[in-house]
Amino acid sequence: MNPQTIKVACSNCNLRELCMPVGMSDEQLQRIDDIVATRRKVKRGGTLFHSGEPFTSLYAIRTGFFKTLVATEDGRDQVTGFQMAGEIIGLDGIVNDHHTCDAVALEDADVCVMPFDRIEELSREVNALQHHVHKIMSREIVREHGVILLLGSMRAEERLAAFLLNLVQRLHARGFSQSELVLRMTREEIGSYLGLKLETVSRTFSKFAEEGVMEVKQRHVRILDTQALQRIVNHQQACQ
Amino acid sequence: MNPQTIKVACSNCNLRELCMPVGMSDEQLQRIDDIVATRRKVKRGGTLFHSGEPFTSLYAIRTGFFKTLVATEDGRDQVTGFQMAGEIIGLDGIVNDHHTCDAVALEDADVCVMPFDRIEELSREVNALQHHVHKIMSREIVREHGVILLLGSMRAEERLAAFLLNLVQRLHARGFSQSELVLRMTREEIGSYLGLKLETVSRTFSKFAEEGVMEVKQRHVRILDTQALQRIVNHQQACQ
DNA sequence: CGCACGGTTGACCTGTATCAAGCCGGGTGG
DNA sequence: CCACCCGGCTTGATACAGGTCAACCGTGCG
Repeated sequence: MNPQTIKVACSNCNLRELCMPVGMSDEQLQRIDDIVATRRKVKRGGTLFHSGEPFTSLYAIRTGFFKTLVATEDGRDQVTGFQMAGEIIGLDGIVNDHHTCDAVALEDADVCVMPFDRIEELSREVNALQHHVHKIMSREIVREHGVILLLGSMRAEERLAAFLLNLVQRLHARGFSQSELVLRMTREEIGSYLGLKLETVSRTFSKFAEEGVMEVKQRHVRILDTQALQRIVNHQQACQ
Repeated sequence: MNPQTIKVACSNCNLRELCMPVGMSDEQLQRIDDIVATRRKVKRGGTLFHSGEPFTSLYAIRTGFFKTLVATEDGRDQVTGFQMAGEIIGLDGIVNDHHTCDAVALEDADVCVMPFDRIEELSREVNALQHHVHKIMSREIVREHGVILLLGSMRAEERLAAFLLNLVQRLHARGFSQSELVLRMTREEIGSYLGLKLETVSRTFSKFAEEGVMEVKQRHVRILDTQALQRIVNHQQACQ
């Protein structure tokens, strides 16, 4: 059976509570199923969409791991986020009908393609869906506030600690360990996200390991002292 | 006549093209008018909403100038944006039904209060409004991408140059000069927004003035060479 | 097996923070 | 109307976090 033609159903998707509203009637769920037009596979290193491409759809990540990045004319780029299963990407495209960032798969990925005009159409009729779309967009705004806070006011150790706590918390919500994780991205990508150079990221990992806060072996990280990480983020030393 | 009881009408508001969708029928415009429940005045230094307060409404700025800021438990705070007439604030509150940042007036302000449940209700019926709400939220996401890029990858001069160009461009869209502006915020607030200390902001202003790129006299700024500012943002020197 | 990419570590440099002193200008009270 | 005061701004001297450059290592893929 061709995977492109599989009828996808949100109603029996195990990620439903992550990307769809809860507490809907069967009839409403049925209609939500119709939003997902197709699925799309993206290989590691491939892009789901490029900056400048016309915007048509939002994407719900079923499996895999993405980074989104914005670029300037002069060739700089900046990772704006890492996205995992159950998260929605593509919201940046709505305002001008084209995407303003790239979404690149950091591991083989599978996404649900949800044409945005269908979403708008259906959310006029299903209040829960309408509100859900608003919440997803608002959540993204609040997430970015957090990134801005991190980039604007935290030091290297605080940034990396906050990043790791956030990652592990999101992984935990998906049934993974609270203390162990495998990074899907390079030191350079972490650095870009955190506004640091890769050497600084590497040194900071080493420092955390030296202090016994975590074990680090390339991309395998085991957090030994979550409390300590929390204290680092909360910047215990006097900051007037 | 009590200003609280003035019937506000978007349909004859001179900011309409900034905050409301264009190309609507008279009947639709009429209904949009009903969204604006009341107006609210906020004195300089006063807050429109606080972090933690229940979310009920979005606010369209009629006059005045705001900053929004997020704070951490440990007392740090970070300005996440400056908002002027025609812009919408409060979107952060949708996701968890309470606000996650403070909105503080930097000058006496007047805002339209738009209860969000009314917005949702009406945007189920008026497609143009529905799409407009989506665009406003998407625009905010894209704006924040820009801030993240700035904070993550630019140096002090580039940040300040980008900030000034952005401000002057938004003011120009509102009929003000392309080259002259009066800053509504302190050096410290600019610094917080740009992830810099106030001394660095001040020094960078002085440097721009020395180089003849602009005249700076306290909060009065006259841009003499927009091209030069653009070049600074575009980071002309080799960056590998 | 070997190459190439990602990661680590060291030495040194620089941009921005920090600390400190003084200035400017607008608002208030005598 | 002037003097004073205070918040905001500027400027200088110095400190330091993180960037830069460079060498080397490790490991996983072809």
